[in-house]
Amino acid sequence: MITSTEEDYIKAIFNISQSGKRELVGTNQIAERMSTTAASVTDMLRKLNHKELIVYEKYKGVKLSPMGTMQAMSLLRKHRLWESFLVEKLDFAWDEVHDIAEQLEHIQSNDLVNRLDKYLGYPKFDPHGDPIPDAQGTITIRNQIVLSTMEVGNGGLVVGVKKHDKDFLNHLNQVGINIGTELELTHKYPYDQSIKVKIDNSEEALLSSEVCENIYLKKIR
Amino acid sequence: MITSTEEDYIKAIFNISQSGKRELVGTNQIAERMSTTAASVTDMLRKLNHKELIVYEKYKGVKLSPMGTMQAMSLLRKHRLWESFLVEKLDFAWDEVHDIAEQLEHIQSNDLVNRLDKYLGYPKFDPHGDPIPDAQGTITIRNQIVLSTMEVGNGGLVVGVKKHDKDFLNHLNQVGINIGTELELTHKYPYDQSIKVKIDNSEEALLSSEVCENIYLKKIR
DNA sequence: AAATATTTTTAGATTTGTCTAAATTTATTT
DNA sequence: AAATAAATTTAGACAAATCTAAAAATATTT
Repeated sequence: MITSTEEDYIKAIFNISQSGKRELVGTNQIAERMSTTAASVTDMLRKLNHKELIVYEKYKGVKLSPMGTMQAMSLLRKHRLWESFLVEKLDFAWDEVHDIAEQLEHIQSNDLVNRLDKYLGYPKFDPHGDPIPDAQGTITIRNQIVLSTMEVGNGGLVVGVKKHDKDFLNHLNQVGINIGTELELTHKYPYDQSIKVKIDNSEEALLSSEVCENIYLKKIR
Repeated sequence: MITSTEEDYIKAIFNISQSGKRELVGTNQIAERMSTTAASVTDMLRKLNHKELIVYEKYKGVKLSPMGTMQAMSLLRKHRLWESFLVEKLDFAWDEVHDIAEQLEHIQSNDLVNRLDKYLGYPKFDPHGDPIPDAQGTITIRNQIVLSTMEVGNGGLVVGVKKHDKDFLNHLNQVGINIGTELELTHKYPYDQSIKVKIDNSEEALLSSEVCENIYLKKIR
């Protein structure tokens, strides 16, 4: 059996691994993400290593084992299906669901997850545009580009966001950007990498580079 | 904050209190229900007493404080709403949902519970016929009698069951009894208190006293 | 009412996950 | 390459929840 705390560590390692460039994840990185101390992380790494969920060498760093990766996929699947449920069925906003899904993902029952999946119509992406692993752990890859790398004159549909915190999502709500919103890049300001976009073919808005680096688009022109 | 384990104890005390006759609940009773030792229970009772969730006197027994009762109601509400969700929306059978609801009831979010309630259409009873407390903790009382106390010639609709374990519910499935089933008492065998019933005005079945004592009916004749 | 049985509590240990402070190893400067 | 800085691990302690075995309180028999 894997405890709820162990699951949290597995997820943290997976997430850091995804976002970072290096293969191995450091103790301090995990400590920071989990809001705990490096000493606690070391203790847990020894435990996870013993359970063969990670590959761990003292002082070198850590990565998920195949079994650990499977666990991470299962958690991701549960988290994203629950987020979809909360938004689609219970009318939560996309910036309100993270903390609740964080709890729901620890519920143990494969039957439950698979029935939820069916009930939602086997969605491929969650409310933030992140791919949902299927029952086999397979993820659908989407052709997407980061808004900050797009050329002036081109446009696309918002399909996802890189950051998930309330403040960022709330800001997008205020500007009028959501999953499915159409954006056309009308201007680039080289000075601070901010850009001007036309939203859904009507109003224009100025977006900081901070914002542009965290929006995924599917190009349409 | 109240921990998930504390919640389990609160629920156990509430349930024993409901089913039993005495006002005060004993340490051993709790230990048995929670599948733990009396020593562990004593430790926890001291803790719950300190948090003023129970009224506790050494060696005398224990009962819920007003705050503890509120907590129990909140847990009951969550448990029964989740059971309703699992059966109504995810097509689980009524004998499969208990263990999953046991986990789901610990999810912390009032907003979630209330939205779930709304999504389900503010149900008053769960799939086992148990009343669901509303957001204020109020319970709808239903006019029901236990099958074993009914007179020959009378009939009614099954509105609930006293026991919730898989084996009992499974047996009812096999006999063809469910919530909403119509039963007419055609015979009583004084020897062992078993009875004969006509199910939905067609086949007859013989029910043991064990079974009759755990079925609630709404009388229709 | 004394003896016995039952229930409940205490004492002391264990496990899980955490912490601080100190020691060790690895990385970076100079 | 030696010195300094940063990252990581160890040592030892703590809180929560549990356990077994023994002691104390209450209930029941005789």
